[in-house]
Amino acid sequence: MSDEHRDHHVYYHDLFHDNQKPASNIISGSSAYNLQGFDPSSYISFTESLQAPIDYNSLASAFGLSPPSSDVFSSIESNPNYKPTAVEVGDLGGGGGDGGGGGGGSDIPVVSTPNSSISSSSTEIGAEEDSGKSKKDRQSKEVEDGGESSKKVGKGKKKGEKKQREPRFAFMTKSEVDHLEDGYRWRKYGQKAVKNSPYPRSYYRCTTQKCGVKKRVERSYQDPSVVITTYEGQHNHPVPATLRGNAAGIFPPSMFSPPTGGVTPFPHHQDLLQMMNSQGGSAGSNMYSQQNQQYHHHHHHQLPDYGLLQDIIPAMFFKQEP
DNA sequence: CGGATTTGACCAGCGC
DNA sequence: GCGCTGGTCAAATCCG
Repeated sequence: MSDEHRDHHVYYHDLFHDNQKPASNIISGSSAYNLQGFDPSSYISFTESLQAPIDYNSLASAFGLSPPSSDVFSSIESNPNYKPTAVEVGDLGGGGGDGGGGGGGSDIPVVSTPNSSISSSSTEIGAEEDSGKSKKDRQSKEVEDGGESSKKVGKGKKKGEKKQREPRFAFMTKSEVDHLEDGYRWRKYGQKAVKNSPYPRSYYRCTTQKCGVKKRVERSYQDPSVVITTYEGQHNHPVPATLRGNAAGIFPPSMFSPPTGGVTPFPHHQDLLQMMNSQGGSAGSNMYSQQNQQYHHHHHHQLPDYGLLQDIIPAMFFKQEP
């Protein structure tokens, strides 16, 4: 196991350097352990992450989070673009009244903790994304062999066309349900076991045609109560009305504006970004090491909510500008 | 019966 | 160059 652990660390490290994408934030911290499958290098910057779906403001206030480092949240809350009314944690499910019992638990997302207090810590794991080197060509092969072997994953044929990865946005949430309701319709298209974790990672795709947004969900093996959700891409359509007002407001259409622009509509991004930088302005590498040590020494065992936040927030934005 | 989920196979990139 | 890993496909299955 130690082997693997090490591997992961190294892996990340390499990616950072390998990607040599000087700009942008890098994720790290305890979350890194959970995000091993994600390419830190492909996360979008915090700036962009603000376009993200979840309303931090609501989450933070609704959950009554006020950790020492709540500055972050405060700032976000002050963002006029976020309407407090938009999303209430309750809307996510907990308040909905499903109480969780529910049943199936598969379709209805309920964000609530067994302790009756909904504590959800959301944080962005920002970073940038590819470009440095187009690596993901993904499948561009053909499939037409006379039915030999079993199945082939070949599909469309594209020549030399590289499929560049779209910006990603990840966040962690304390929740019993893996798949949080966000207002959109998703179809699960895969599930893989996560190394070093007893919890699998699920892959979803937006069912709306033409919308190539993807999402993956996995539970932290460190804190089973924490769910890591990663969105990739941006919706180009409004949230389906099928979902009762429930989550409709979570993902305001404006948040997922067309990729055309490429510019973020939020004026406060800079401020936030700066704040982040100053807070977690420590060196990346150091931060990383620190995390490791901390990890090994403390062995982990449930981290308190606040502790988690504290740990992650500064750690995640330890970016370094050239 | 239709659509979503499950699940094993396949593929591309990266590490060693 | 081989092997591992993450990510995706798609046939089979499940469920409303």
